[in-house]
Amino acid sequence: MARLPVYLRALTLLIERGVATASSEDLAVAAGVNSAKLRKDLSYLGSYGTRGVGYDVEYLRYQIAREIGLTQDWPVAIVGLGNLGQALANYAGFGTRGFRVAALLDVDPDRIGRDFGGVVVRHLDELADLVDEHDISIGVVTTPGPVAQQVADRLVGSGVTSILNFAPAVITVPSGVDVRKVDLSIELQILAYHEQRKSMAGALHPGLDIDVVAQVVAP
Amino acid sequence: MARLPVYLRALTLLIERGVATASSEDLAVAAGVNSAKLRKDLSYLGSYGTRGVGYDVEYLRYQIAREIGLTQDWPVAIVGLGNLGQALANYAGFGTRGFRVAALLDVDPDRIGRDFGGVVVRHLDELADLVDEHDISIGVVTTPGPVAQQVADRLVGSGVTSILNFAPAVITVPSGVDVRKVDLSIELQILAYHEQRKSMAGALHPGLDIDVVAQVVAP
DNA sequence: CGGATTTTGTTCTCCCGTTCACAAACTCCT
DNA sequence: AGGAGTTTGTGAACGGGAGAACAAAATCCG
Repeated sequence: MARLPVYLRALTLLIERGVATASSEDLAVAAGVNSAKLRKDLSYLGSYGTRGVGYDVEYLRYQIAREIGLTQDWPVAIVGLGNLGQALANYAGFGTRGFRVAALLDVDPDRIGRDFGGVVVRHLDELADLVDEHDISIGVVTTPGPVAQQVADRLVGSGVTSILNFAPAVITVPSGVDVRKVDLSIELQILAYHEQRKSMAGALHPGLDIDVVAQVVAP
Repeated sequence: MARLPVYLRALTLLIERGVATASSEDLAVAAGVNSAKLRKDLSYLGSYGTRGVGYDVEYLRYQIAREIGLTQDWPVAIVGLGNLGQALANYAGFGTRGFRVAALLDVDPDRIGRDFGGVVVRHLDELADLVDEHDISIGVVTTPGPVAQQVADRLVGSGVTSILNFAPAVITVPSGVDVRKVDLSIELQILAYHEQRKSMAGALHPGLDIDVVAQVVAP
């Protein structure tokens, strides 16, 4: 389930606050979901709650981390050391969440050899060796859109079986390989779409703006 | 619909390739979706296709851009000039997609006054003035998790009605305000979950690894 | 010790999105 | 001009996830 990481974060937050036990309702609020949905999700992992009491926060957190596979550290390769790639390479929160930047790749001679957070940028041609050496199965693509597909092909060819794609392009991979896409422009465009709707709502009923808005904002 | 931006990108790609007309099947492949779904989505905007021919790529692209609201430029404020905030501030692809970095905010004295892509970082206290001055309705949060909520509160208080949240935290806002969340760790954890499953599939059937994998990879 | 209370785990229903499938509409070729 | 071939737009069936609701289980308190 795609919501397990959200629950994991909520649990970590509660642990930091010193909470020892929490009901599904508490967790649901912290994770921003419905409590019934949360209970159903957790029931897939097993019966880790106690009726009348709630969930042992620490224990549940371990079980979810175990389910996700975060009891081990996942080595990650980042391809494309542009603005975003550099930001990710320097991102400290990486290591605290079960991941480790094991390799940085680029083709620009100006970038090769530079050091980000203790890892040196290597040429993309060395990808296969590095994947093999560090047992990397997850690749992050932060290249320009036009080369994203061929980078993905090389990642897959080197043995990577999961790709996180930040490039503005649709990439296709063989079955058995997972791809997730994060696209800043698309997210912003979705927001813009809603923004436009908001401003149109007022324009459609001139003179009624205030009443309409008031109903929408505080129903 | 959240898929319109994807179609928009696919159409832009086809235009760059010099394609003048495309069938729903062509578009669906370029966008990575099912053709029936794409046709149904487009039918909500109106009848912009011609039976037996397909869609006029240029015309359709304009109609979708218009629907999303990209005929205007959206000024955006970025709060938090850490690694990620700096990367976004320098991101050139911003402007080409209907958005403009209108304000950069932080509270760190070392960052205030610095210039990213022609925009100077200002103190967060000036937020309301800048939002007002530039007519900003979209805010991007790239702060550490613990302060994300209060930054969001200040954004909303200043008149921002759409927030793109990169901070690893759940933020709550009044109804009428839209929030979208992008979380690197969660995406990676979802990939890790699938990775773990992949490696377990082999372990469950020792001796059959090769056959099983072969079936999964090339069915 | 037993009833009241809390909270989980699960069943059931509903609703929305996806996909199939086909008629209508348009082009092309003879 | 007319039939063959394409492709859109949409009605209908399907599937799955979301939430309400409730029984089972545990604690608390008199």
